[in-house]
Amino acid sequence: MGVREELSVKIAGEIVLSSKPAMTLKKWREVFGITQKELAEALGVSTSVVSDYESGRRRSPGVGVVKRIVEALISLDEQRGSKVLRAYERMLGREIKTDAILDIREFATPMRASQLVDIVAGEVIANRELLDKYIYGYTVLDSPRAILELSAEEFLKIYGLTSERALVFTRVSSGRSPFIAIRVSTIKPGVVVLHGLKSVDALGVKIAEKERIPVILSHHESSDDLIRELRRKTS
Amino acid sequence: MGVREELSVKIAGEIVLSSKPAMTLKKWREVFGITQKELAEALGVSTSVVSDYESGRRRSPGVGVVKRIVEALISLDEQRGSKVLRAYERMLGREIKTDAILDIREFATPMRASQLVDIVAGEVIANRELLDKYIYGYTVLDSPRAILELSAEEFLKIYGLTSERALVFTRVSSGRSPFIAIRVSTIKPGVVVLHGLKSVDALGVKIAEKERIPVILSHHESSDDLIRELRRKTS
DNA sequence: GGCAAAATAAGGCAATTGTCGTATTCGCAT
DNA sequence: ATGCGAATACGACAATTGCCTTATTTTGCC
Repeated sequence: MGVREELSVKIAGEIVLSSKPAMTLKKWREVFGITQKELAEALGVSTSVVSDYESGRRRSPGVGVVKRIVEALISLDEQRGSKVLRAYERMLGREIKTDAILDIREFATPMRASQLVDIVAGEVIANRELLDKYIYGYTVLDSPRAILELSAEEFLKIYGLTSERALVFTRVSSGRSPFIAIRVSTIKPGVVVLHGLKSVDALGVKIAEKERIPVILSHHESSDDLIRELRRKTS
Repeated sequence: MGVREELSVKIAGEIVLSSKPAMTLKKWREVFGITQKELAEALGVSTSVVSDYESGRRRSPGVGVVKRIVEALISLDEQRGSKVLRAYERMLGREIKTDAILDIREFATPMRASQLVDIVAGEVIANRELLDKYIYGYTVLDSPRAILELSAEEFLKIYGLTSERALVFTRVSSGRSPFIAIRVSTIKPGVVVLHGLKSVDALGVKIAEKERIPVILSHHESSDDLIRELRRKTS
């Protein structure tokens, strides 16, 4: 079974088993960066049909539609250079040789950035008004190690399937370098969580504001607690 | 994501993407060794409902039913000691340390043993009348190596998710030892394919008849050809 | 060869899907 | 503010599902 089929099966399976198939459907379209209109065209139906599915008006769509949708997503992705497929392939190189990535996962259903605040026992220190956006996964990094050890390709890996995710930095000292790293990188996370420091470097906050990335300071006892809670609460 | 969820997703995804969801549904119930009646009871519906789904009377069942079915299969399996789940877990120990297993896979939709005859360019040398049974996957072994190298646990691994599969032995000399191995093993394949010999040892045939296992002699040029054809024709 | 158990077939009907078209609302760059 | 593409909302309705019951057929099995 090739990567293409593997990813298809994963998407289809996730949709079926989801407690909210509609949301999961939507999540995947968004992961692929495709508009409802484009998808509708690919399927040969009107856009309201796609909306109906994604809003849950059809509680239990048939496997036929789901199949057509999954196939359309994958094939649209292919027409545009297989970006998502490649990202998935990248992710499969699972045996993370470095210890810098402490945890990485994709959510089955997207989650609002604001929900993260509770999960990480957090305090918002920048861009609170942007916390209503959806995120699709998270990556927990050992900050000093990440900066020392990660190669360019590995840096891509931390973004998993989508960059609309939380980047969680642990063992942070002043909180400046994470933002420098983000600043110079072409691909940005949806939200940043910092752990292990008391107050944040002013320049860091300035960068975050400029980049319009919400920043949350986690007050969990240890980074292990933080990771455990993330795992537990994101099922 | 635990193994349980991973397997659920795989099953659900496979059903949705299958060109014949009905058949795939049925395949999985059979892999779990559950009768329609038991499944129907677990679902709280009458048995004809299950039959309708498996016979394809409902062309595109909703994701709701599929979800309920997948969950029922998994939870029935649990009630009976998680046999299938364990088998799947075993399979995941993927990094086959031995070179004795040349290939192993599960079909998306079951296949009649008789269809294999063409695929392996084969000649039936025992139990032709039993070739109408369904098989669910295959395992290709390097016969001498398998006998020398495989440990007891690894021997289990060759059976993948289900023992209703083809066991393909390559580099066979007389064709006796494979059958001795099968004879003493508690778990038996649905069909045996031999490759690399001209005629079969009489005792081997005798055992096969006793065990009621059809035996096919493959006439492909090389074992690589054999494996390539298997991969290609079982999509 | 003849039983049970397992599976399939078929008709029936209310509930739901699959689709459209059109009317609104949202999100955001000007 | 304004304008525009993206997304939602919703009424309508034929087609299909989801489920039941009651036969009938197939499949092991002693």
